[in-house]
Amino acid sequence: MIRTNQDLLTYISKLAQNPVNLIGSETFKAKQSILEQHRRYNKIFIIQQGIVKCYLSDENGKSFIQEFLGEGMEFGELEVFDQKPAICSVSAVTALQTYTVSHSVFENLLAKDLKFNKLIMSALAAKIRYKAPRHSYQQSYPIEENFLRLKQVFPEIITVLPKQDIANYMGITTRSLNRVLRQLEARLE
Amino acid sequence: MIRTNQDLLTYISKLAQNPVNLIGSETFKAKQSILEQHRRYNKIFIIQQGIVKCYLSDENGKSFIQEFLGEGMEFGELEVFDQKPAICSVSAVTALQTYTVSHSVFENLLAKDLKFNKLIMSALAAKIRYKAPRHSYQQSYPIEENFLRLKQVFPEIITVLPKQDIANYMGITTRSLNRVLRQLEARLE
DNA sequence: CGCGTAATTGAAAAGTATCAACACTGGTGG
DNA sequence: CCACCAGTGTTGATACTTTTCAATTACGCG
Repeated sequence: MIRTNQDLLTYISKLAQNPVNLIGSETFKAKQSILEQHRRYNKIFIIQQGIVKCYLSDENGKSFIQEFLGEGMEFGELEVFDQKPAICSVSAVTALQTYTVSHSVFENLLAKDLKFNKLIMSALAAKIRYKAPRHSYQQSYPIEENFLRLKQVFPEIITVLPKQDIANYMGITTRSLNRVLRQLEARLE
Repeated sequence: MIRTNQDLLTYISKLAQNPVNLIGSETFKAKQSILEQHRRYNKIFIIQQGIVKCYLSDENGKSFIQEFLGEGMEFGELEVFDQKPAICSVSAVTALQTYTVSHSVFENLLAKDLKFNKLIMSALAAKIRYKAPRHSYQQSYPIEENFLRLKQVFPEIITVLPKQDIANYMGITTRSLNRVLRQLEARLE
């Protein structure tokens, strides 16, 4: 559920050691907003340490969490390929440290560094591969089953993430989440 | 809703004209199955003409349509990057003509042909960009609103696609789809 | 201590699925 | 030419799930 990409992290770390590559870094506090939907940015981020959430929010104030990203995951990269504004808002869940790469440097790396190119290509593919079954599951199964599936891949979920985030990730209300949690507890007695 | 990619189609058409590039082609009849979930394949497809549906099916026989792909859209490409079996089943909705590129040729093109590389990278980015709001909308809004949105981008939807496909795309039952259609009609009188 | 944010819960309303019966259509074989 | 069949579409009744709304409690922090 919180996704990582060690290969990319290792590689970008190496690149960052050489100042020639123009790779920057930034830090953010927990809850700080990093990207906002519909706005334009000129750099991409790769997470060095920490967790972010990517989410869409609509007119009614509802928000839907697309994914949680951890070490080695990149974000803000889609905007390089199509010159459109950001689709997602991104904000830090924990304290966060990132590498940053400007669009121009990023494009240059993609063109000149075949290994980097492959890593990014794979990272994009992984994002697609991840989304497909998630959307399908969430629509096809009852909440309880979806929650249990979550808990299986991320047992500490309840203690680490606020209920509201969990609900937004599952696409439900906190009321529904609470009901399910209660029923699960009741069944254990 | 039925997505296309003219840039990629134009480019692959040019490449295919030169036999050196080893680009093949295949045709399928409507309703024919092309890829099956969980199986491995060694080539990717780019649609020359026609429409396919990509879908996941589960143990209970339910199936969920991820997306409809039209001219210039590629599929079967994710498996090149991570050596995993297919996530989606793909089958032809209409009669279909495709270009085919073996994994090895595809990798070679990615490495040697920067323009092709960029086109594929953009195509992957577009797939991610497309999925995000769709998942969000479908979970956050009532069926009626989602249907109207669909009809807006694809007015002929009801005449072109079977109800079952529409329902599977929306993640609902045909019963619910029918109820909404009826209510919408009733409101017009 | 007191404030704001997050969490909890019940009751009612809205939305959706399930199930089962029936209608329509195009094609096939007698 | 008709009878039948399979696939697709339609509909009502009912049960279930989820949201909405509103009230209350718990918690962390300056």
